[in-house]
Order: sequence, then C-alpha cells, then structure tokens
Amino acid sequence: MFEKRKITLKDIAKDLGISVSTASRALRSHRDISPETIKMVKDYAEQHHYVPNFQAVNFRKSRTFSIGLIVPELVHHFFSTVISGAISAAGKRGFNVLVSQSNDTLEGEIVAARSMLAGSVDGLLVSISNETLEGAHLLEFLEEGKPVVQFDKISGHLPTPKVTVDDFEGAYQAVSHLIHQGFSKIAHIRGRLDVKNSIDRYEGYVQALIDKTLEFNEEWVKVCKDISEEEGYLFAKELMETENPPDAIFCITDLVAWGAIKYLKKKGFEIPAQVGVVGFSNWKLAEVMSPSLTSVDQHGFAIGEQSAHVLIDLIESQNLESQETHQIKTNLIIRESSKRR
Amino acid sequence: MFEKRKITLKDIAKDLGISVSTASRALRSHRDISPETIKMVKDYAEQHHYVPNFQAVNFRKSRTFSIGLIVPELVHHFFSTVISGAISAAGKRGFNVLVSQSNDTLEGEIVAARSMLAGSVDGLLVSISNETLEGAHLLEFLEEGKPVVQFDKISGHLPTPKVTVDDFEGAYQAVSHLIHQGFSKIAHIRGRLDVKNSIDRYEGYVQALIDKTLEFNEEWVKVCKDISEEEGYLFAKELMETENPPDAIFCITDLVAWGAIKYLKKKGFEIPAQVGVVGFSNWKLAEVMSPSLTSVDQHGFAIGEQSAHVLIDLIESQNLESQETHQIKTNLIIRESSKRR
DNA sequence: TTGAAAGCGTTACCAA
DNA sequence: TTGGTAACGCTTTCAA
Repeated sequence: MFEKRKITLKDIAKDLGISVSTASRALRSHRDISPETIKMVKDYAEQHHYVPNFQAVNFRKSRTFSIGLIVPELVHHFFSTVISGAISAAGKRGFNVLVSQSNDTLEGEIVAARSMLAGSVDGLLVSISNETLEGAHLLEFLEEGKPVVQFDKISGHLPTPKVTVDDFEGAYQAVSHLIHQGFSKIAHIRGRLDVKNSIDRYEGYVQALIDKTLEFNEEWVKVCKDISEEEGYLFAKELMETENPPDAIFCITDLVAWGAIKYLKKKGFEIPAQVGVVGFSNWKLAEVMSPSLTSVDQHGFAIGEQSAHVLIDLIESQNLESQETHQIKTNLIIRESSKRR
Repeated sequence: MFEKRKITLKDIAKDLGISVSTASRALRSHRDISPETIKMVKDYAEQHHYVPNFQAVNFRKSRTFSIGLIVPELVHHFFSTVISGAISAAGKRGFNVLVSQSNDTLEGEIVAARSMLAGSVDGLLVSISNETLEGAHLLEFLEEGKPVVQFDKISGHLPTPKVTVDDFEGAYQAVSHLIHQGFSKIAHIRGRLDVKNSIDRYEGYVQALIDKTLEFNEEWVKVCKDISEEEGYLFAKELMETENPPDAIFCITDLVAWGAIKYLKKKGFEIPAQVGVVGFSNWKLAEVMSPSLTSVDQHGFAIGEQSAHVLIDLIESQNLESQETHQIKTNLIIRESSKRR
C-alpha cells in the first residue's frame, strides 16, 4: 500500500542530462557550478522530493552525526535531566543521541560501549559505573579517533575532558547553610570512599566545618555502600543512638535523606527543630516529602547541554587531546527540613 | 598519539592471498567455503582485531539496526521506565535506540521525527504529543517502508500497532478498591476530554461505580488541562467545598493526587479516615509522600520491552500493515492513602 | 570451493 | 563550468 521509491542523484542526472557529480555539486551550491545549473537542479530536486541518502553520505564521510550517551541508570531524576539537556543541545547542532545504560556495572558499560563503537556514533558521553577502573573499552573510542567526554561520575585515569558538578562547593554551601541556621553538631552520611563525587562532597563538608571552627567528629561520618533509603534509615539510627548525637545530618543524596527522615519521624524527632536534614540532588521527591527537604540542585540539564557541546566541539575539530574540566555550579534549594529562622 | 587504522576485508584478502568475497563469506561461515579457509580467515581476523565496518554493512543492506524512540517528556518517571525497557529489549536483539522528546508539542515531535527519518533508524516507537492529530510526519515513516509502533499515548488515526496500558482496567481496579474499603462517594479528577488514556480511565471509574451500584455524581468529576499539582489542589478544594463533598478522590496521576493531598492536609482532613485518595502511575513520589499514596502501577518497563519487540518483529518481517493492539495489565499498589481496614 | 565484478549513493579528484 | 572515474567497505550475483 505504501512504498515510494526514493530518487537518487543518478536519477536527477539522467533526467536532466548532466553528470552525477554536477548534480551533487549543484545541490550544495558549489561555487564552480553555474547559477543556471544550480537552479535547474534544485528545482528538479524540489519537485521530485529528492532527499539525500544520509546513510550513503555518512558512510562516504565516515561520520554518523550521532553521539552515544551512557548513564549508570536511566530511571533516575538526575540522569534523565542530563539526557534531556544533551539531546536538546545535540539536536540544535544536528546530532542524534543514542542512549544506553550500564546498570552501574562494568559488564553493562562494556556491552553498551561496544554496541556503539562499531560504527554508530562519532563520539561518546559517559558517566562511568561504580565498577569502572581502567576503562579499556572507553580508550578504544579514542583509539578509533572518536572523542569521549566524561560527566558527573568520572575517572581520573581516562585522558578525556570532564564536565562535573561542583560537588565540593555544593556540599560546602549546604553545610554552611546548616551552620548559619544555628546547627552546630553536623553529621554526614557519605558515599563510597573510592568515588570522586562522594570524596568531594565529604571534603566540602569538612572544609565548611573548619572554616566556621566547628567540631569535626569522626563518629558523625557514616559511609554508604549502595546509597539507599535503607542505609539512610540505618545510619540515622546509629547516629542518634550514640552518647553525643548530632543535631543535623547532611546526606549524600535525597534518597538517603529520605531514609534518615523516616527514622527521625518514627522516633518522634522534630525536623528541623531538633534535627536538621539536607540532601543532595534535588529530585522531585525532595519537594514532595514531608517535611520538604533542603537539597543541592545539580543543574542536570546544564550538565547535559555542556557535555554535548564539548563533545561535538571535539568531534568537529578532530581534537582527541583535550582534557579540560568544566565545573557546573550547584544551587542550594532551601526547604523546611533545615529552616530554623 | 592514538589512531590505529582499522583493517578491512581487503587487507585480509591481500595478506592471505584470497579474494575479498571469500574473506567475507568465510567470516560468516558461509556453507560453501572450505573449513580450512574459514579457520584461516577467522584466525587472521582474530589476531589482527578485525572489526567489520558496520556503516558499510548497513549502508549496503540499507539497514541501521537502530530504532527511534520519541516520548513527550524525558524527565518523567513513567517514560524513563519505558525507555529503559525499550533499550533493554532492543539491545538483546542487536538494536541501538535513538531517543528524543517532543516536549508534548506537535512542532517538537515533527523535528524529532524528521531528524530520525533521514536514514538513521529502521523504525520508530512513539508516544504522541497532546497536539498530534493527523500525524503526517509519522505516516512518512510508513511511506519509506519503516514501521511505526505507538505506545501509551496513541492516536486512532494512524494505521500502526499499539502497545497500551490497560487504563480502563486500572481505573476500574482502583475505584473498586476504594469501594471495598468502604468509601462510597467517589470523585474523579480526570484528564483532558480528548485524550484516550484519560477517557479510558474515566470510563473505568464510571463502570466500577455502576457495577457496585454506587452514586455517580456529575459534580464529582473535574477535568484537568495540564495534569498539574496545582490543578489537583484546586479541584480538591472545589470538591470539598460543595454541599455534598465526596469521601474519596481518584486522580488521573500521582502528581494531581499530590496536589489534592496537599489541600486536604492543609485543611485538616484526615487521610484516609475522612477522605481516601488514589493516584495513577506509581511514581517514586507515591511511596515517599505522606501519607504514602495508593496508585496504579503501569509497568513501564514491560511496555518498553513489548513495544520494542513488536517494532523489531515488524522491521524483520517487513510488515507495514499490522495494527494489532497489545494491552499491558496494570497493578494496584495499595498504600496508606486509601487503606481503612 | 573460490574469484571477479557489479553495485549500494555519495563525494572528490583530475581532466577536459 | 562540467564530466568521468575512483573510492568508501561490504555483499552478492554470476562464472569459473
């Protein structure tokens, strides 16, 4: 019922009695084709709905005008925001985005990377999995002349540009805010010891305490493995059951904060009167939980946009050496869980 | 520093003193190539890390082994779940997924569709925007011989297969549950009058009332335009301020339910003691809000998987005529907001 | 069992 | 200003 054969340059050339190369050049308004020929060819193309076969063009130029994007998890507010930003920026520059997820495993990341490397993208945007160390599968891109840009979760081992959240500054602001609200015994439920984001947030936390000459207590720092709600609950319990409990908790993510708040509510602690809580990420749930959660917004959309622009710049300049780091500023969103005054 | 020229079939053929066609066939274990030759070629390929150039293969076969996926909104729990399912299923069948969003506008959908149609995908998965009526830009895919599958938000005008949530049944179950919990004056904050999902949910709501011989009251039905938190708040207010207020509200989405709950809490109504609330979608926030929200889970992952399978089946069978509808069952998740017994 | 050659649709070089 | 031709890397007849 459907099916309408597409016309090619050859058809145009034959019908117009010119050569294929002339037709090709005319369509691109090449400067040494006469205006008359150009007009003739363009008119014909228009009338016959000529559409260039991009597969052929791209094959010829060995380009795809697509970029790959690998995230640890797709169903995740922050990452879907980043994807949205990347697609928006890439689209404006004529690139499609091929999306995949690693499920935060090395294996998954390798599978995703390989399926993209084999001729379907011109470059890669990646937020590495927790398990990624060497990243040989990512180096392969560079070896093939395809640039890679890392964002958010990055590895220092890979010689690529990076676009990151300013985790240090975000944490610093969050903790400073707590101090400003009158909290003085501030705990931190942090992420893994070997992940850069969680290290930076931890350091921002420590620096804020130092700058305001507040007590730093080793026992007030808890280390998550999964960054889960359950861990938030558990560590809040551990923190509050000690001799010298904190009066505020700065959590590595909103989900962990939600677990902590669940515990605090259950035990009748008043938030923020008795205990203040701050999260990180500013997901939708921060706004919705009760009490609403003060959180650090990571500007995911901007990160996606910026990453895509950096990558496409490299693709277009054939630059594989760049290792610039771009830091995106965070923004503290103050809500009920920490507001005392 | 990097850059390692890829070897091609021609290189293999030359080095091994055979022809390109023999090399090509040997690699695919073609049945009339001798076992010895096959082994020789494969060993050589292995040693020299031969990777076929898929751009060339795909160009030759006019295939891309990619599918397009257009959703109204990317930053949305349901849609990101669907995307995740589609990528998972497509990956298993050797397809990459090119993702884009329409921002729920016709214009956006057309732009996204066009950039994919021009030779970058073999078929399209689409959940149409609110503004899409005729869908000429989608028919173009069929005209080019590329199958289209609609999911979730669908248009009856387009002759394509469809994968949908069983909205009617989901709503029916939700309302039946409320009735079973002892609620008898059940209101409905519904979606637009011209959108199929919201019509189906409305009809499920009405049918449940009829089957249980409960009162249907025209005044208890409110129509959203944006499906926003604000509308939930506003309509809950309108409903509760009438002479004869309902004792339960079934909402078109969790976000609307959250708006309604906000109002109810503010006015001191006890949930679910005085007013029961049920949402639809089962986002993360349903679990997190207080009280936690009973909601209809839509199995987004299954929808994504199923849609991808249906599409890839059509691509591989070259079938452009199919218009089957696949309904995915929903699942009611019962939480505090409706549990009376 | 193997090879030669044509062809997919385009671009780009070299001649005319 | 134009045309012929080779080339991109592969698959697929057709012949040998």
